[in-house]
Amino acid sequence: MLDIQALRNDIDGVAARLAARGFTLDKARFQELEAERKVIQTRTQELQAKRNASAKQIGMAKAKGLDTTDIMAEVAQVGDELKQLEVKLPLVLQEMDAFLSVIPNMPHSSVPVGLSEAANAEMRRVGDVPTFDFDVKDHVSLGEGIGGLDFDTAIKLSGARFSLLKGGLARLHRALAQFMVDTHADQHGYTETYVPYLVNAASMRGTGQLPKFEEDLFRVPRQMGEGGVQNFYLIPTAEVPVTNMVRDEIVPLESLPMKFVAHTPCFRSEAGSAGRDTRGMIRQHQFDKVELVQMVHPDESYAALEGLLGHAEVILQKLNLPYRVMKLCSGDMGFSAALTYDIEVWLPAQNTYREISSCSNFEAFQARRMQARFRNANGKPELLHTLNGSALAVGRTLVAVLENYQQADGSIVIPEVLRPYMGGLEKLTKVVA
RNA sequence: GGAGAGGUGGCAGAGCUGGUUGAAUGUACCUGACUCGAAAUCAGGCAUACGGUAACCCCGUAUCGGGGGUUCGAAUCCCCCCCUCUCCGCCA
Repeated sequence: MLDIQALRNDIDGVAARLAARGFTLDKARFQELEAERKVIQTRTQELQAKRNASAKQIGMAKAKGLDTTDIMAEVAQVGDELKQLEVKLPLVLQEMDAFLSVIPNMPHSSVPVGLSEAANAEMRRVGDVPTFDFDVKDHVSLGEGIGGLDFDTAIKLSGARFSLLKGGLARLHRALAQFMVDTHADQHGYTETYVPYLVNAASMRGTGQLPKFEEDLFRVPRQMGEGGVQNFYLIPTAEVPVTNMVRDEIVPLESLPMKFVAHTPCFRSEAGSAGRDTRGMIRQHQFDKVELVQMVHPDESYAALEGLLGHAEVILQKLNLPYRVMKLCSGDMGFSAALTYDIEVWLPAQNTYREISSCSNFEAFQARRMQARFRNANGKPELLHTLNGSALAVGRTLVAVLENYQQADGSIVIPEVLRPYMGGLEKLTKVVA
């Protein structure tokens, strides 16, 4: 959520910055709502003040045993108009909230302007792209070749965009996640967390998934008493539960920065991506991800973003996977982000880099929705800044390991850092089952 | 699933026969006095959001789990819901 003050004070400036990401701010609508709100709100509060004062007088008069019919008659006149306004006011405020809720964050000044990924800026490439003296296979062929990747059964169990891992591949998947969590917890100072995978609507609103992106989520209705239904949502990323830990909190200054790492499954409906990445486990309804989340002092958030990005990169470096870092352009960034770096890993079979991590600074955009604050040096509550990044998407990392570590015979060499998690195993080969 | 208790300010804890209570009191915290310093003691301060405003001053509104109702007026009365705790049953 943007600061409504920014829209009141400099709507043209805000509109210009939003235009950079292809969002057209309806200025007239805002001004109309704002004018309406102002009239109704000030009048309502004026009448409420009058009513409160009269009620107090009545109270005092009755205590003294005086007659109150005059004052009562006076208040009665306030009643009708106030009753109407008290119905209208929340409606106008809701409309304003709905209007603000679907406005994306403003890009940071360093974000390249552009409307498609073509305008993203490559920051650096790290690691050498491997060369093969045989025809490379993609992860699907490799996984099915060694007998641990079974899409047919996954389809039977659930449908398209699910996968089933077995044996060494399943263990490699688990090894990757554990290696990532351990690295961040032991070496990068993150607190490991275990969080709910089903969250309420307020949490989804806090991090920006609702109200605009409900179609991307899996909703789980839950029958409550007397016919009511309360919705749970399956988390699309650990960002949601972890970031919302500070929702409606005022944390002490000393507790910043807060750094958390969580390994969770992520669930996405992938509405609107029909036909894209249909082969393999690149784009799934369910995938695992190790997520880094930070809550920091506003002065520190951009330094923190560089740090967080570095923590994600360390994983790729330790796995010896070649990658590049992209700074997303204004039009390619997510709804809530002010600045985003994507990390793309080299996939030999696709002969290209594919996204494996996304690291963003949301500034106060999420914090404002969540009312997540800290007590600043003056003792006043102030919105904190939130950041997060994948470090990394486990499924895609598995894909990258398979493809980059493949051998001519179809076996997979296990990266050295993972061997302790694999019982010392050095290579995945075909299992006769 | 059955039975009971309860949800009030950072914490503890009054109020709940409706009225000048945004809320006693204690404690924590901040400031000042006393002290060489500390403790103790004394005095004062100490919620958040929103609006009027450019404004951390000032004024107003809202907030005592959430929503609705009764009333001139509700933390206090009524209805619905949610949550927590205790005991029993069941259970990964």
